[in-house]
Amino acid sequence: MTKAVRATKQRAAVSELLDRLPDFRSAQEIHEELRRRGEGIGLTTVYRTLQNLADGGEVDVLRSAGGEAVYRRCESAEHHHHLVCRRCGAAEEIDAPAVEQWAGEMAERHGFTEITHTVEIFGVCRACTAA
Amino acid sequence: MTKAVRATKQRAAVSELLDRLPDFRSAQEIHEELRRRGEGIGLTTVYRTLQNLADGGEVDVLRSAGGEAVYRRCESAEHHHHLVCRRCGAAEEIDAPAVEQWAGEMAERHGFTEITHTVEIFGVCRACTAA
DNA sequence: TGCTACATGAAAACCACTATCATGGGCGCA
DNA sequence: TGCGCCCATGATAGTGGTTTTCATGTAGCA
Repeated sequence: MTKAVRATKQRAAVSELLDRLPDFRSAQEIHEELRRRGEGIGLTTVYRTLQNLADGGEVDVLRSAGGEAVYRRCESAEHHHHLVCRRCGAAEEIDAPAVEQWAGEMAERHGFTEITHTVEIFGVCRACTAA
Repeated sequence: MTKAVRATKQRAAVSELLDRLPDFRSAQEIHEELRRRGEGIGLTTVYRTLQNLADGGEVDVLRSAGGEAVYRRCESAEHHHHLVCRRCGAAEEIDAPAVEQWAGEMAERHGFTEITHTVEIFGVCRACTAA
């Protein structure tokens, strides 16, 4: 079975913050925000917790242009992709059955197995475009 | 006009190595390989040269799962995507007009501008699957 | 309540990458 | 061909994100 995860206030704090953040954020930003709110939590624990949540599929991870990992809790637990604002990190969840299918076909045609894929769209959201 | 690039043996060495490598490789791997071949070249220069080549569109860059930048010389200069073996780095070039169009539509629908997108498929190639 | 194993977090290590700056060598020009 | 300017090089140090280490704290069970 899945390894038991102990319920600690640090873990709760990270999880709760993720619940209310609509944008992709880096581990460092999350840590900073938690400290600002007075949570006593170490950077190490933030990294570890995010890692755990990501492993368990509870948060989505992707890499910003600079190569740093950014995290967000997503509405749907199912496989989906993102339309991300490169200014503010705001993200829409989108799904693309046609793309999934296309990926599968391509893989098969070239003899690739154990397929995964990344499909992310980056742009500037309406609000940031206006600003 | 485009900035003149001076022809040096280091630059030639990197470019030539890329010509014969069919796989995506990290800057460090490329540096290591060049040293192994007896080329006198510094890591800094490898990074710089790859950066230049990438800026000029002469090589494709993408990020491996670990977040590090990997480089490869591609056949086609046009926009395309990759089917990459996560074991050996071997890559096929693929294009997907339907996906391009889909990305554009999604962006427009959500009011996003200045769109870019990443679409990469990772898997295990035929050779590595067999092994 | 007491024990024990797992979670925490400060500090240090790690790793990819970039900036610095003194030296070397392309390339334009005479 | 030789001169000289200026960009390219590369060793070293720095940066920034992430992971490891390890002593201490604490959740959760008996």
